[in-house]
Amino acid sequence: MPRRRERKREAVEPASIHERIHAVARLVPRGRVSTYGQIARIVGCTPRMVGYAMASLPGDSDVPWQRVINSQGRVSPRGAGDGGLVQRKILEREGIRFDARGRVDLEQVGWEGPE
DNA sequence: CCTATGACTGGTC
DNA sequence: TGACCAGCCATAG
Repeated sequence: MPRRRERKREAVEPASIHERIHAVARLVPRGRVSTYGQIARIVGCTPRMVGYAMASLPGDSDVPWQRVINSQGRVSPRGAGDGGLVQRKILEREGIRFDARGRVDLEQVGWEGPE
């Protein structure tokens, strides 16, 4: 099985890739964080897609977008505004610890997946 | 239909 | 540790 990821959409898939990404993001429990790459693997798309999907989320979404960070364990810098700071703040309130470098310990608070 | 635009990742130097 | 590069794909206008 050469292909590790099926890129082709199957006929019975949910409407959009965004929808699936959002669905997976909703699975991340409070007090834990996931990464774009992790979600991408679960959904079967590229990490970039996950980032774009999150970027298009409305502010009042029910998706815990704040629990999705990059592979370095850092809050990805946004193009505009201070969204990054807000995100970090929310996470800290959920119990996530950031070190002096602004990184979280993925080994400890990283989401293991839906099981 | 075509173009611009985005919250990434892994490898290399 | 940090900077740069190439791959990658859905959405909106």
